[in-house]
Amino acid sequence: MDRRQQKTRSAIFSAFIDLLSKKSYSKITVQEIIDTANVGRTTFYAHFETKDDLLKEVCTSLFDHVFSDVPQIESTHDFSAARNKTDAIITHILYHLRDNHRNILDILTCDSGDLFLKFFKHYLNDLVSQHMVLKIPLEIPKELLINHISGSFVNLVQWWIEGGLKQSPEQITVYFKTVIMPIFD
Amino acid sequence: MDRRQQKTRSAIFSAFIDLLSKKSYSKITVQEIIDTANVGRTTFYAHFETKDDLLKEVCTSLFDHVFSDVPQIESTHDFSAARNKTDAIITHILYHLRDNHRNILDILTCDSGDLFLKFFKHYLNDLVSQHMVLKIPLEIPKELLINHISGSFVNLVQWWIEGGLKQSPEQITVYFKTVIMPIFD
DNA sequence: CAGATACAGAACAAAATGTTTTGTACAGAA
DNA sequence: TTCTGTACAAAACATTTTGTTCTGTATCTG
Repeated sequence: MDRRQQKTRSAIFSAFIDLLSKKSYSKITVQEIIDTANVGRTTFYAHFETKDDLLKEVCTSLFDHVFSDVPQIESTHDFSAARNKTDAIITHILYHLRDNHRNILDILTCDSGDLFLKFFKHYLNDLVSQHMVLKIPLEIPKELLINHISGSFVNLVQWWIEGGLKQSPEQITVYFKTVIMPIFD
Repeated sequence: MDRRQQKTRSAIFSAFIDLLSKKSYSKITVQEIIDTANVGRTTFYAHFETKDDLLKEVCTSLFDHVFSDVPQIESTHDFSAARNKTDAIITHILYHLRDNHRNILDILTCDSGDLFLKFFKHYLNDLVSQHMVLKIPLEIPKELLINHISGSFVNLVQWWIEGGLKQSPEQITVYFKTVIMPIFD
């Protein structure tokens, strides 16, 4: 990919996220984005079809990054502090959200956070069905159970963020297990 | 309230909901709304400040109606089929969503359904904290527990709707209790 | 009936959208 | 380094949307 394309794409992403922390998605105009990113109008439309398209690309980019190293946790993660694989994955994601990507929290905390939480849940649905061991069969559809688990996690993260990240990732993991694990007993 | 105001307000509401079933909220313009409702531009802005304001009013109107008779359930509902008060309330809301208000399902099923699920959750948070008996204290904050319960319910309803309402309200109530009740044991 | 008000219709300025054209600067390859 | 393609800026443009302001008409309320 051309370095010029990378630069403008990155500039537009930054400008967009920057604006999202100040006002809601629906109020942001393409004009503001290109002014903030300091690129021409033509350039924006060369990269993205619409504002919605930009949003989608930003979400994909950010969450791809958060979830990218999850598969590697099995081999590289230090399991001394986490009881099992599920704990390790959950805690890892929470740390990633809190520390590595201020961007993501800016987005999840903004007025239009719901848009991103929807994406977050989609990624989690894949994660849960692929990497979590759902040991005990219940009298409910598996699909519903997966949906409930990832939905509860999104819900919890939202609560965590809105409360100002007062708890540690480990504490949040405990909370999550407290509301989820009893289902399997 | 003036009959003329009622008529226009109702016409705008209907037009808005009608449009929502055809395209996403962000794509709907005030122009389309007033054309569909067959009212003047001036009239629209006399009733609502912005499109967002209209959305908010519609949500309030619809959910107020769904939740309005919940307090009366304790005295009037037939408890023969439902085990307890919580069951009765849950089942009642599900029936209300499914049968009494095609509008609400149109809205929750549309592209912008997330907008309304957010409102739905706010109403549920109030309901849970006011009408549900959270018997057993847990090692998690009460506020978080309430959030988890209403969040899980919204999640379940969303799954129910997206699946085409294949299950009965009673069955959904069982599912809900299956994922929620074990927390208290 | 009489005054108040909700409305339609039209006109308006301002802003935003998405496209087109022309010229410039920079990338990667020979 | 030189060449060629392409990403870009700038400007102009038609179109759409927004929100306001005016005037006259219809309708409610008392």
